[in-house]
Amino acid sequence: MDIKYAILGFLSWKPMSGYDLKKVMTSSTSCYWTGNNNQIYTSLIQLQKEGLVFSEIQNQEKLPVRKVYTVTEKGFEGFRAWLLSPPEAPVLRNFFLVQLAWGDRLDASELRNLLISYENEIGTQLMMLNETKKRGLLINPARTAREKYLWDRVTENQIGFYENEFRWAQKTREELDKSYS
Amino acid sequence: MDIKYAILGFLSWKPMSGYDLKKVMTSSTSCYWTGNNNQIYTSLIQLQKEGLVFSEIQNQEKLPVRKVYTVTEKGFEGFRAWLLSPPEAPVLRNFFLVQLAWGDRLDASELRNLLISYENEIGTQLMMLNETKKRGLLINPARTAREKYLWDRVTENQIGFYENEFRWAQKTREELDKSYS
DNA sequence: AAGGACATGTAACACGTTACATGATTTT
DNA sequence: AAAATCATGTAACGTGTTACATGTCCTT
Repeated sequence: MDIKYAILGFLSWKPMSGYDLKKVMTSSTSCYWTGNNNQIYTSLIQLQKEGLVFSEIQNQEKLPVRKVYTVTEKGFEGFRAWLLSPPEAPVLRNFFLVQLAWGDRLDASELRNLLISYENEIGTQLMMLNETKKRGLLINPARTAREKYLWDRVTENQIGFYENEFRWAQKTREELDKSYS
Repeated sequence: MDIKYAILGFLSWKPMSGYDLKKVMTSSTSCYWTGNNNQIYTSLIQLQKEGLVFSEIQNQEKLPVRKVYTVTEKGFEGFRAWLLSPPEAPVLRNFFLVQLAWGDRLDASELRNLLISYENEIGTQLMMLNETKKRGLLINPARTAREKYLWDRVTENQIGFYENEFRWAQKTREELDKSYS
């Protein structure tokens, strides 16, 4: 469960409840998970079992009880060790490429429409990402200039990916128009 | 199970056994799945249940029995319908970005090493992709010039992705060197 | 009156991976 | 003698998603 490290990251910023984590994860560009309850709450319980976090129960008047989690010394050490561990290669899954690979069964206009649909889909993703980016600015820790820079770079990575994808799709469509229609 | 369409694609090229599919899938750039037995054999059984493929048993002397699957008329129709269906957005999961987002806990040289590790990892992926590309050329259907073009475009998409990623990592490292060390 | 925010958790399901199981033939 | 190729299948496990379950308070 890699999401545990994402959780540790946010908790190392400041103590939070599962509910807080959910909100923060869904509105952050530096986190892939949809922030579903199942993963968050079970991961928190497991992190506590492993002694990487501890929880305090906060009673509130007129609102439900909150379980606020804080990273332990051991948790900080484990998180730092993970930070230093060799990064994995990114996982890219583009089902559209499977469609395109067999696209020779389509005629020129069908293929063209498929590419336009893809361009639109990428455009939508870009817009959504920009939305998340806006909301994400509020939760960017930005404790130092360097930390702010790193978070910006993360967002730029994602925007760059979609822009790259868009250019590729456009070029593909144009070349198909020119040479195969 | 989206892998069913990838399987239908290959079978629509030519009839194959599960074993053939496995080989072809692992050595093709236009297919993401690792080609593990569980998915392939169970998908084939399900495709047959749905009437999209049928199988013939081929007895061979001195070699195990082969179950060769062929796409039915219904299978071709279903596949074409899927080809025309609106493409999904690509799914990108880069755990390294989670590491980088919290990288302000590291000092300049640790962060630098992390980025170099990532660049190396991307370099390795690029090399592996080029290997797959070489082997993949043999299984490219390339029944028409356009089909060959489409398969090349699929491979180029992936190479482009890694190159884009590499440039981003390099730029990040250089800017960190310049401004935050 | 309805819907959303606050808050924690569980159940069911989908997908993907590795590893296991079997067994003959061929190559190193 | 060991390992790879051919060939089909199953089991166990990890991870991620949606949906369900419960209940109060506040806003529209």
